[in-house]
Amino acid sequence: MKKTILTFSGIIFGVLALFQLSHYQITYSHLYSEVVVAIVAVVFLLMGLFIAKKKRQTANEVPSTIDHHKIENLGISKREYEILQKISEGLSNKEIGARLFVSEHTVKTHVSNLFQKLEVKRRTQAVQKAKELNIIA
Amino acid sequence: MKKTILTFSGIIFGVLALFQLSHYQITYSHLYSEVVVAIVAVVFLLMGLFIAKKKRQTANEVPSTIDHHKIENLGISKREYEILQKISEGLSNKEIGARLFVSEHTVKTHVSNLFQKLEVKRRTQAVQKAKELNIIA
DNA sequence: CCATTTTTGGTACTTTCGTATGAGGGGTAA
DNA sequence: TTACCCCTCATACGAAAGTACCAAAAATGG
Repeated sequence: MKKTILTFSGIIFGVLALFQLSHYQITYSHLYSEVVVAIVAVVFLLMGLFIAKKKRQTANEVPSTIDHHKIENLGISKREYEILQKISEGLSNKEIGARLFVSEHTVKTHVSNLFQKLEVKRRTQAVQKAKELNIIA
Repeated sequence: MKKTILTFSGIIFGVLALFQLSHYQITYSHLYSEVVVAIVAVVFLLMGLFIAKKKRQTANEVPSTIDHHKIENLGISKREYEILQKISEGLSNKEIGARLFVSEHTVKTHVSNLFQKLEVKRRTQAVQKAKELNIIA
């Protein structure tokens, strides 16, 4: 919050300075009028982008930031997480095994452990829950 | 695509006109220099907001508007679509049958037909593809 | 080095999924 | 009325998925 106030104070100050500058430049010398306009344009373009970004971050919600903390919380290991991702891509156990260079048996073991940690019974449920928990995209 | 090109052409044209205007105003009359700067500022601020919005819509994703047209296009029937939704909720065929008051056999038939239309082999793939196609939330 | 966790792999079994095929009833448009 | 699609249900089979239980390398943390 403090950061936001400081940022916006800085922006307002900068904008006022810019206006003063443009006023001075345009009134007392005609040399760089296009430059002033260009600077104003760029600054306000960036401000528009910045404000839009801020608004999206605060108002809407963070669109799919993976919650690594929650993954740890659930005790999901690296390998299990990899497999979770493959499951969400719609791969079969056999295909996952082939991609990760392990046997289908191994994949099944991981999947079974994963389901216990996610408290689900099926891979479709696992995908749904994982997305709910923001642990996969 | 055509729309995007037209829009951006319009924007570029507008910007060029604005620059010409500012040049004329500032060079040949000193009356409205602040006004010109202000206009430029506002226009570019709006442009920044617009571009940010566009970027979010294209890059990130449209915030989940279901494409009913595409559902028809694929020839997916009402019942099949209902079942697709249940699948995405992680339900088994038996559970889907219970919820829709039909036998598991019927569900299987629908599921099989659905997979052909979606060109997938597994329910996890179906969910993934359906979300890609924006036909489910 | 020891304890623990992770990763790997297996057997055996049950359940669920998916396909093929057929079949009957209902609605709709040509 | 016929042709066509949708929904329903069924049998049968093969293919995945999932569970239980076990075991042994390999990595990790003290």
